[in-house]
Amino acid sequence: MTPQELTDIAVWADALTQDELPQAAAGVRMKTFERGQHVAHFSDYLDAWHGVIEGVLRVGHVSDTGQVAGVSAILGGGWFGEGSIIKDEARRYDVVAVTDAEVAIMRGDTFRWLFANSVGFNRFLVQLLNERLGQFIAIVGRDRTSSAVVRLAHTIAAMYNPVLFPRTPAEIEMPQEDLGVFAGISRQITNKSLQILANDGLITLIPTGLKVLDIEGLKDYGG
DNA sequence: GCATTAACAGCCG
DNA sequence: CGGCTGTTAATGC
Repeated sequence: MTPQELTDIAVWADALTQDELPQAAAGVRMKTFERGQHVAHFSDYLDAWHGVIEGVLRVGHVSDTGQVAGVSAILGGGWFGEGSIIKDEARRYDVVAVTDAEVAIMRGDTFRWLFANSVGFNRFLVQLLNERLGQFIAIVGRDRTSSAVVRLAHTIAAMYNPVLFPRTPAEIEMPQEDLGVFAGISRQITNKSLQILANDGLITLIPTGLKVLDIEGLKDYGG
């Protein structure tokens, strides 16, 4: 793709020099996935770095009983998969499109070239990893004690982390069942909790999704 | 009480 | 029909 196209879809493109930008852009292409399609399978050897341009992906792994565990969402502007490239190993998770999604794919050698040469790119990676770590620590801290509504509110708020997902739209298209998986609660309680949050004026419900009205309110919900 | 699963009817493409 | 939504009943921690 062209440097301009890359700048339009990736915030980290701004951190590259004039020399680096065309190199990066040349190694990135777009691909669309339909709801339910796998972007990456567990144990796949995928030599690529992925960015979500539109839609929602779910990363996690599936147990033998079909239960999904250890999941997190990736949405607008979120990039992932650098661990497998840097460590040169197979994927440790399944990545599935929860909604129809548009995904940018960077070739592994392009990633490694930026990793070896671009100061700005590495700064972005450090910031990305740091933010992701903070998000997981926050989950561990609140998971045991909090109620379903609070968990759901924080789960939704986390989808608007400006570093991890700088382009998440106000309206998120996502079935309540998948939202429940991200929050770690059942579909029925997800439905009830969504109605409570809507009653509080933090969100409104739309067909197959929700519209966020008050991100700060969700973040601070329940304490 | 609160959450989970199972099962239901209603809605919509 | 098939997927999503909203609700209720039965059960468990």
